[in-house]
Amino acid sequence: MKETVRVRFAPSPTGLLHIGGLRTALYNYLFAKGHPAGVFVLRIEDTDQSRYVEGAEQDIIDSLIWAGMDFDEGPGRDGGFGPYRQSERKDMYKQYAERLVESGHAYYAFDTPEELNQMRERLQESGNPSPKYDSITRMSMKNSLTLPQEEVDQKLQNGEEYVIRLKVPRRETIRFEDEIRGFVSFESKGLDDQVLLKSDGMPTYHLANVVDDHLMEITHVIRGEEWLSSAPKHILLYEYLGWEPPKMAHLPLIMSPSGGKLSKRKAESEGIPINTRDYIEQKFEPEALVNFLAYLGWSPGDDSEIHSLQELTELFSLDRVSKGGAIFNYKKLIWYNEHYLREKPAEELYPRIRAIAEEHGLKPDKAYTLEVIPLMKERVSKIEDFITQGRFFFEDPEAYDEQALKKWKEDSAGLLQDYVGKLEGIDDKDFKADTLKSSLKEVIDAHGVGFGKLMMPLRIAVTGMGFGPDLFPALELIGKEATLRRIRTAIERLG
RNA sequence: GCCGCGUUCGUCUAGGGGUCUAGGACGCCGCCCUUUCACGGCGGUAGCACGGGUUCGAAUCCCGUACGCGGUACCA
Repeated sequence: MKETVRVRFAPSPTGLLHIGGLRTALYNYLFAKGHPAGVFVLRIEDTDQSRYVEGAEQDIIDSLIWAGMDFDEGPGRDGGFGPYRQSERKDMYKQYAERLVESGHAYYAFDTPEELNQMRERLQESGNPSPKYDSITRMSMKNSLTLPQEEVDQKLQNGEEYVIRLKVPRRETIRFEDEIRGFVSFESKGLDDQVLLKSDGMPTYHLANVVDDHLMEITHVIRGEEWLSSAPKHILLYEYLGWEPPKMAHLPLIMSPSGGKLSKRKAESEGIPINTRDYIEQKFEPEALVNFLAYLGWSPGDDSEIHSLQELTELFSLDRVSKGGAIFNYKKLIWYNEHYLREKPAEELYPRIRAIAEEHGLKPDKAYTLEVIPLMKERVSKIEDFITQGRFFFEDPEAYDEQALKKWKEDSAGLLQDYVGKLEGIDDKDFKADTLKSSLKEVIDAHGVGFGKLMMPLRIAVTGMGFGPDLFPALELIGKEATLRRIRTAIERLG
């Protein structure tokens, strides 16, 4: 019988949740939910007090929930493995570090930052481009391997600052199987004696991570590729602690269109929102972001493109995750957004559109808006477009689009004037799309001009723009009174 | 520099020795629909990084090169 799958998303609360972090969370979520009784844990890795950002944890939680990825265990949701903030687990780590010292796999080090710097500079000067605190250099540093036992005890007793470092073996090949990449191996001589316990008593990521993953009975560690290089240290830690390591999967990174990790700076200069918060504020459809992100570095292997979160959980598997980095394709995201927007019924869209309208100082009527939605739906990319592009449904245009004005010709006012004459003769109850269209035809026939001659000026007068939804149904909705008022205003203003 | 990981259309990917004259999607272009724009439909554009092997046969396996990315902290 296979054990229950338990995975964790372990972000550091150093800022708003990055879009790459959201994808890591998504893959973890999909993997967990794709297994019977799989558990998705949220663990907050706040061991670096200097980088802690107030509110970051809440942002992470809000972002996950917005995306539909509710966690099973995490802060405020104890599943018997809490607490889920590493700062609250501080006392647990020290004993494991000490256990490693006792078993000879770690040691106390008393070097000051200055001494560490000196060592690095000295080594660099002698031609070593990446000086490490390792099996060779540690013998010339101040630690429990070089100092007499009495001095070490004395220092510890005096409460002098110290760190605990992992004693990485001199020559050893560390090999493990990555679920995505297959077997990966590292030589221990390339590793440094990683600090496990910092001088403030907090564990570093490496120790905390291994201890927590073990204690929380995590079965699969699914994280970004930036961790691949430190994975051998983790493997060593599991071995020295006598624990069985979880399965590991290192995800390809999300790259910027200009290359490289999608950093805040790059993303912004390339017009890509970087934080999940940005997508929430820009009112993206969460289903679109999720679908897009799922396919950024993974595919189900068939030609399908559209899947709900639920379907994705059934389809997802680690062996179908690609190995190379994936460049963020903003246009495809927009395509997904359009798709999901079109799929949603007007009733569902209405409350959100209403809220946006109110932000724009409009007070839309429900029944009326419900009729506007189908007219606009096929042409919007984001839900805000219903208002930014369809504002004319709710109020007279204040200005006319400059580009559109090029279509306003000498004879436009005269043609519109004739059209006004036709409209005045139509009863309110007969103010329908097809009647409006045939009236327009009568006018252009009388003048012997083409359809567009009157169509474009009419559109500009009523909507203020040169493009938009099917005009006659729009006029019908806007109504006789407002339509006439707008045309007259335009004739007056544009001559 | 060193270590590690990667490399199929512009982008995301399918492909795991013959069925590949390499498939799908986004984008772009064209046509149709629509007497606007868009949606939709149809079609087109464009790719196995390079060089060696292995094999009857390689996008698929091996080696090398190039390029890219990641790591190289008492940050995660």
